[in-house]
Amino acid sequence: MAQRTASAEDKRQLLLGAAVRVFAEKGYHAARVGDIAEEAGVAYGLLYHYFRSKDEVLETIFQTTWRNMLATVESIAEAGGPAGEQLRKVTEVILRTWRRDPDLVRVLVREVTRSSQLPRQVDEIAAALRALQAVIERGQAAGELRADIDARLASVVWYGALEEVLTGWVLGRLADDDEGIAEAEQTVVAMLGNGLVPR
Amino acid sequence: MAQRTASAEDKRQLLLGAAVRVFAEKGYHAARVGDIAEEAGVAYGLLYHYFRSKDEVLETIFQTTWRNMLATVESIAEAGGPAGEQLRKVTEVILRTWRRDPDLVRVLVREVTRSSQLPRQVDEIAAALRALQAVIERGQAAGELRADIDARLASVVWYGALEEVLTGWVLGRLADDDEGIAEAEQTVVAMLGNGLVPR
Amino acid sequence: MAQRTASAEDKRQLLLGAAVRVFAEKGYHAARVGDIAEEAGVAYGLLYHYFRSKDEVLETIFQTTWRNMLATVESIAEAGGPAGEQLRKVTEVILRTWRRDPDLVRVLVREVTRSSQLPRQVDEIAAALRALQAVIERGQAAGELRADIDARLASVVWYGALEEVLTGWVLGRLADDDEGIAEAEQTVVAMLGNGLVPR
Amino acid sequence: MAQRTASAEDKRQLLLGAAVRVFAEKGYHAARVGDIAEEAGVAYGLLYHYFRSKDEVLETIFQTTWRNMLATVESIAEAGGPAGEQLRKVTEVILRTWRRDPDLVRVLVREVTRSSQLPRQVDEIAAALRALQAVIERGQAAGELRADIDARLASVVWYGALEEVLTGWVLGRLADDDEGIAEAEQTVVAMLGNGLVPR
DNA sequence: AATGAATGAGTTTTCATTCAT
DNA sequence: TATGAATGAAAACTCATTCAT
Repeated sequence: MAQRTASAEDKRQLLLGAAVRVFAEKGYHAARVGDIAEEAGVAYGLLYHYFRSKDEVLETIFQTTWRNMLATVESIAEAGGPAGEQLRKVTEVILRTWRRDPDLVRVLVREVTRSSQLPRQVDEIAAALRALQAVIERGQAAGELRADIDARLASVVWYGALEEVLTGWVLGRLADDDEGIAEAEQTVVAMLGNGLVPR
Repeated sequence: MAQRTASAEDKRQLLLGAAVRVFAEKGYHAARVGDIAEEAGVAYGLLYHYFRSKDEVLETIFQTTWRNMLATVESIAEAGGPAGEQLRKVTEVILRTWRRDPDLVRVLVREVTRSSQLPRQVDEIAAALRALQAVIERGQAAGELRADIDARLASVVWYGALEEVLTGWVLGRLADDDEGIAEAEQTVVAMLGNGLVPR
Repeated sequence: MAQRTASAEDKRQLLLGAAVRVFAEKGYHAARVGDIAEEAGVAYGLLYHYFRSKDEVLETIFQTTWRNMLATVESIAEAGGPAGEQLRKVTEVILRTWRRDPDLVRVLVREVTRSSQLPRQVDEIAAALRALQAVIERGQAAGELRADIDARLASVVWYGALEEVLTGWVLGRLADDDEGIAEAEQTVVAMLGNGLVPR
Repeated sequence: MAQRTASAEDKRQLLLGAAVRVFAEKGYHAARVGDIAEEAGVAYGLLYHYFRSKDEVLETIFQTTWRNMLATVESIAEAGGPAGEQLRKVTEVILRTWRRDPDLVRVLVREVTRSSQLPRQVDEIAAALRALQAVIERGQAAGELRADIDARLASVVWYGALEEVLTGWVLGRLADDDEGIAEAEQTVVAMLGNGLVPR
C-alpha cells in the first residue's frame, strides 16, 4: 500500500511536470487538458483523478513553488548572519530558479495575475513577502539597515525587482547567460542595498 | 464632418472607458463584449465598428496608457534637471496613476501578462523602459549616478518595484491612502536611489 | 418592430415545433441540441437566443401544453351543463390530442417524470387537476355526482386513466384508430362516470 | 459453495437495496455508480461483478418488482372469489407498496418512462396488465362485471388510476397517511368498480 | 471476490464575430 | 451609424466501464 501511494504520488508529479512544460510553452489558457495528458503519456481523464480541475493543477504548481520559496527564505533567515548577506542569498536563490527550471519560471511569470486571483495563492505569496520583511526588520533592529524605511514596502520593492528581472529573462528583454545572471544578482543587491546614488 | 469625426471619437472613448471599468471588475477573460456594450449603453455590434476585436480593445487600452506613460517620462527627461529628481518625478507620476484611475491600474496589473503576449505591447513597454534607461544613463554620464551599474538592469529593477507597489495596492496588500501613497513614493526613491544600507 | 417581434416569435415556434418532433423521435435525453437546430434548419447557437437551455425548451413545451389544457378544461367548466357531460368533453379533448398532435403526446407521455421534477410544471399540472376537481365538486353539489367520493382523489383517478390510455397508444399497446379512440373515450366515461353517478 | 452462492446473492441484494435508495433520492440519471457502491459500502468496481451495467441495475429492480406484482395479481386471481373482490385486493396490494417501500415506489414512478424505453420492461408491465385483464374478463364471463366494456381498456384505466395515485403520493399531491391510503383504496374501487358493475 | 486506477466517449454551452437590415 | 439575430468553433468535464492486481 505504501507502494501504491508512492506510485500515485509519482503519477501526480508526472502530471504536474507535464503541466509545467505545457503551460510554459502555450500558456495556461491555450493549453488544453489533453495536451497535459499527452505530454504525460496518460489519458486526460486521469488528470481528474488527481486534480479537481485544470485550475487546480496550476494552483498546485503555484502553491508548491511558493511553499518551497518560503521554506528557502525562512531557512536563510534562520541561518542568521548579516541582513545584507541574507538578502543577497535570497536574491541569488530566487534568480537562479531561472537556470534551474526555466519552464517553471515562465509559468510563474506569465500566470502571476491568474494566481493572484486565487485567494489561496495570495496567502502563499504574502507569507514569502512577510519572511522577506522579517529579514529586513531584523536588519533594521540590528542597525545594519536603514530604519527610516518601512520594512513591508521594502520587501515589496525588493520582490518586484526580482520578479521584473525574471520577466526580462522570460521575455528575452535581458541577457540570461551566466554572466547576465551574475550581473543581475549584483545589480539588484547593489541598487537595493546600497542605492543608485554614489556615496 | 469634423463633428462626425469628433462624435465617432467620443464613442470610441465611451467604449474604451466602459471596457476599462468592465475589465477591472470581472477581468478581461470573464468580461463579455456584451458587458462592455451594456456598460457603454450601446448595442454590442457597434463595438466592431470601432475595434477589430475584443482583443484590440484591451490592446488599445494598453497602447494608449503606455504611450502616455512614455510621453510623460520623455517630457520629464527633456525637462532636464538632476537625474535623481527626474527619477523621483517618474516614480510619482506612475504611482499616482492609482489615485487618478484605479480601474485602469487594475486592468494594467491584472492583464500584464496578457499584454506581454501581444507583440505590439512589448514595444510600448520596451520604449518606456528605454526612456527610463536613458534618464539613468544621462545621470551616469553626468556623474550623478553610479556608473558601475548597468542602466538597462537598473531601469528594469526600478520598473519592477513600481509595478509591484501598484500590485500591492490592487490586491489590498499595501495601504493606499494618501499617506500610504506618499510613503511608497519616498520609499521607492530612497531605496533605489540611495540604497537600503545606511551611509 | 412588430414585424421583428413577430418574426422572433415565429422562430421560437419553429424551434419548439422542431424540438417536439425530435424529442418524440429520440426522447429528450438522446436528442442533441444540434438535432433540434438541424430539424429547424438553423444553427444550434440560435436556440440559445430563444431559450436558456435545452431543459428550458422541454419546460416550455410542457408549460404551453398544460396552459392550453387548463384553459380548455376551464372553458368547458364555464360553459356549464351537466357535470357528466363536462367530464365527457374533457376526456374527449384530452384523448383527441393524440390524433391532433401525436408527437406532442409522445413527448408528454415519455417525459412526464422529467416534468414533475421541475417545480414550475407541478403547478401547471396541479392547476389542471384542480380544474377537473372543481367540475366534480360542482357536480357533487348539484347532486349529479356521488358526494361520498373525495373530489380531489376522483380527479387524480380520472387523470391517471387518461394518461394511461395515451401511454397505451404511445407504446402501441392499445389500438389507436378512430374506432379505438372512440371506444377509449366511451370506456373511460362509462367506467369512471357511471361509478360516480349515485344509484 | 452453497454458502458462497448465498453470500453472493446477499451482495446482489445489498447493491440492489442501495440502488433503490440512491435512485429514489437523486433519480436514476443523477445517481452515479459510485454513489450506489458507497451506499452499499463496497468499491464501485464490484457492482460490475453482479450487474452488466448501471442500466441493468435499474432493469433488475423493475423486473423483480413487476415479477412480484404479477405473481401477486395472479395468486389473487387464482384464489378465486368475486371479481370485484379480486380487483379490490389488487388495488390494495399495489397501493400498499407505498407504505411498505416508498423508495421503491419513488423509483418506479420517477423512472416509468425510462423503463418503457426498455423492451423487456414493457413485457413485464404488459403481463401484469394481462393478468388484470383476465380477472376482469372472468368477472364479465361470470356476469359480475359489465360485458359491454373492453376488458383490456378497463385494465389500462384501472392501472392508470393506481399509478396516478402513487404519483400523487410521491409528489406530495395527495395525503399519504393511513387514512389517506385507505380512502384512496376505497375511492379507486368505488369509482372503477361501481362503474363496471351492471345496473 | 474485491479494489480503484485508468480510459475516453460524448455534449452542452458560451461568446466572439459577422452581417442583413 | 446602429442594431441584434444568426453563426459555429472550441474545450472542460463527467462518469460508466474495463482491467490489472
